[in-house]
Amino acid sequence: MNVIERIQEGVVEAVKALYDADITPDQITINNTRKEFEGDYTVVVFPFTRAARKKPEQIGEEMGNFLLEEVDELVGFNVIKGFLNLVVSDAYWRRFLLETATGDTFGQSAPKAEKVMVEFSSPNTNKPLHLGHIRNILLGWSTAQILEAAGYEVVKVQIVNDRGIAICKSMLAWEKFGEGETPKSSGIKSDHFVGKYYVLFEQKFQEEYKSWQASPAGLAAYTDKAEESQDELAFFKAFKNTYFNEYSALGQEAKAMLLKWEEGDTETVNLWKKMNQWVYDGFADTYENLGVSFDKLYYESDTYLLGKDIIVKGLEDGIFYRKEDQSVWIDLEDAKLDHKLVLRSDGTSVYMTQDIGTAQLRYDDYGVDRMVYVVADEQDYHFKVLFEIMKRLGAPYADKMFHLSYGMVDLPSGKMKSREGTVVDADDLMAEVIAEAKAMAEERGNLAELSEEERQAINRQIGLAALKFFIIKVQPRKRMTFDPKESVDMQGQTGPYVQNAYVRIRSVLRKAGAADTSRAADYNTLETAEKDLIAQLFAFPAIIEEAAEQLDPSAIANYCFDLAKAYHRFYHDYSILRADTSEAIAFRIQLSTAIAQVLKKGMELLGIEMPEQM
RNA sequence: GGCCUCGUAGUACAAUGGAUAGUAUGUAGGUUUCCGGAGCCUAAGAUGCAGGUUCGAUUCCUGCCGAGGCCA
Repeated sequence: MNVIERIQEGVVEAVKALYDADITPDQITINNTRKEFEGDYTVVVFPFTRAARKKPEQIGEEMGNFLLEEVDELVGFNVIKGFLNLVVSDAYWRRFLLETATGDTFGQSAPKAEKVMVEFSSPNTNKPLHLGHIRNILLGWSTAQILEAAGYEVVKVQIVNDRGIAICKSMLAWEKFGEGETPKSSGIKSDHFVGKYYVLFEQKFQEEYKSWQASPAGLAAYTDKAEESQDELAFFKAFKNTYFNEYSALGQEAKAMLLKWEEGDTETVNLWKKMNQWVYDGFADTYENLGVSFDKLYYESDTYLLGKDIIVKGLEDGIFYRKEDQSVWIDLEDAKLDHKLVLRSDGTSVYMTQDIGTAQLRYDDYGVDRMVYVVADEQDYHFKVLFEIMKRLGAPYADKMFHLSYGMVDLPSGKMKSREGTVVDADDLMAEVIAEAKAMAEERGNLAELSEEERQAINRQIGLAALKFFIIKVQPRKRMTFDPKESVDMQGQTGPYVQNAYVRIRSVLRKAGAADTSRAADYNTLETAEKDLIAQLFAFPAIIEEAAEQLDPSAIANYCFDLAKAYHRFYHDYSILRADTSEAIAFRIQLSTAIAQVLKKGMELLGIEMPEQM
């Protein structure tokens, strides 16, 4: 049992013994003592005034004396207003550092015997990955790592949206205008290659639409269908989808292709396979470069028909109802949601149908206890509805389905819009930050003695650290502004700053060589700065648990930064290898070792690698 | 129109209902004969507005204003 748990237990006992009242540990607020006061942990005693019928100051005194008596780790206390500041013994901190924090498994929780599925990335296959995907992927990956560290068994999956009208557009454009060009012959990365044809389709379609607008048919449509106040521009913008579906020759062709695909037409299916494979090859590079992987890929082409049988069964059980037009719905008004369509009148699926079926499929595949969906916040409502439906269907995991909802990424100039060409491409972005790291290293003259290959590896680690940290440090639910200039910053609250703390320690430890650290336990003049660092290390497991529970990797990022900052300051203020006594040297080596280990482990949870030098 | 999320220094981010709201960047200044200066130190600078609950509100509740989103 650690010191915080002992304090909690002690407070419960104190309230019982002193005031004859029962409280639970979670009713106790224990904070870190603010640095202007003496002490390590602070118990807020205001909440006990009711039970005790005494002034906060008096309760603090009484409780302080009780805890001092009962909790061995405590050596003193003081009371300021309603705050009981507790002083933990140096011996405890010393022991904690040497026996626990320096251990290999520090930060890894015991197994929780619960399996979690994390779904993330889940791209469409018609275009390459962009900045929005990067936020998704980083969140998903780090959440999965954090859940593992917290003791869960984790399965990382994505569902690839490999079918539908979008990929048919790319296919059609390639067939019509590609003249046999391939990624190889063009030298273009293969997912970008497919994206190029998607864009080409949109261009050709726009051209067709423009000329139709000027034609008699187009003008007639405007005259007949435009609303009164609508000018031509607004009308044709709003009319685009209708035009695609009902008038466009290209639209007809694309839709015909989708139909042929659905019928299993060999030629179409082969084309589809070929182009999707190009995309997968390209994605694989991007994922590898980002340092992420998946345990299982689900494909929409396999799952898009799932769920219908569940709907039919639910209809029999009265969970769903059928309207006169034969469409099937669910009434969720008593859950403060709406009526929701789950099967169209012609019997075809909607997204919800598919998601119901896919959830069940995953459960059948893995027997997971919980599911985490990493999906942007524009789908908040969708997931509320999905989870509510799963509850009513009696899915055993329904109470443990979570939507890790995150805000969209904006640019300083506003929203990313593919139509306006402001989308930041994932591959370009990574290349840019790595180039920036390289430029920075050259400017400093670092790494000159290394081989080209080693330098490249380090620049990659630094560049990606800057990018990843910049994105992960923001709480998921918040919309964030991505300033490309700031994302490559390497000073201040950044990934490279944390890496630098690690590199410093590694450098010191290399110089220390195989120094004898056996005397560390005899170091008995613990400085406040040292104690604070140990207390920060102490918090690591709890931070991980909290981040796992909240599905919030930003907590880890901020923790790592705070620890790195505290170490940088300590390093500046104190000598390590030139400390006054051999005990101090030994102790500080151990302290530095533990901090390096925690920084590495913490950043690893975010998918950020630590270089040995930079 | 209904519902959801978010409003904190110039900018970007923190703060399980707890003490004098933390950090970074930018700005101004300082810092290297010594373990790595991608560092360290100093200064100025913020809770959208109005109520409510509470011993205590950036945090919870209500209304308004603003940004974004979802559903027709």
